[in-house]
Amino acid sequence: VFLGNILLLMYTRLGSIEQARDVFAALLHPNVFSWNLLIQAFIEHGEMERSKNAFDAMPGRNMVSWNCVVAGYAQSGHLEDAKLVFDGMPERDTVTWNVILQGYAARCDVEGVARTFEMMPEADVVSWTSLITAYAATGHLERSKGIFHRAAQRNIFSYTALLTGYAQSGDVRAARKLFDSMPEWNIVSSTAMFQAIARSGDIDAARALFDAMPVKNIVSWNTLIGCYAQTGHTEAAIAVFVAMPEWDVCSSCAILTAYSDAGDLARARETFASIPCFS
RNA sequence: CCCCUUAAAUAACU
Repeated sequence: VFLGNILLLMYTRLGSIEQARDVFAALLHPNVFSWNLLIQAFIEHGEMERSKNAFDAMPGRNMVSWNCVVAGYAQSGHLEDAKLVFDGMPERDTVTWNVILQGYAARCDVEGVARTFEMMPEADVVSWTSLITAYAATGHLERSKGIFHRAAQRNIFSYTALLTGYAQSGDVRAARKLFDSMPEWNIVSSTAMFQAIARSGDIDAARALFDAMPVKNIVSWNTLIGCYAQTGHTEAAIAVFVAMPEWDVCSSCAILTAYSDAGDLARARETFASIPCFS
């Protein structure tokens, strides 16, 4: 069952939902983890109804099962349904509450996030980060900053959330200061930082930070393209596009804007044609 | 503490 569950997770992430369901069906004695994986698999493929059916059919649900269903509704914009399930739960944990926080955040309802936060029996670092993000994303930077400093716990996620807020408001100095005060860095925080630097106009300093990053992923590469494309450095953007190890839709869209800014319709067409899901 | 659930970074469209 243990290995079957790992297989189930693999099919959910990499394969189709029907394959995942087949793996589940082949399990002799599915345990609560198997059921939860199935519920989650349906949710990740946008099949909320089937997810709920599985949930209703499963024996011995645990906290995670309930939280999956609440999250499924909250993340798909059905916050009212999420709350109905929430109200019907025998008990709730901090994750349950955090899921509701995210439901409001997804609607950009900062008030809802704040109200829910106040109602929580106890907040953890995820709750605090959600609150920081919600205020930062809606332009309430001062509040976001205040909460960041008042937070009982903070980690690299919280730092990055506020950092992104500074980046979006164009306050590179504050972003830099925060970045330098962070206990640790990772791809996400460094990407947020070099983008902030680029937006302030110092593209070379941004590039230097990118080059200094020990690990890069497709998002950091795409971000770099965007930095060049949005500052009129079309050739540099193209060079990055060519040099990067893999592409996704974001890479292509970013490079398309670079070409169109340069008025290079021919090469834009060429790129467009090479995007599988567009042509 | 564990195989499952929640928080941070990128493009375009609208």
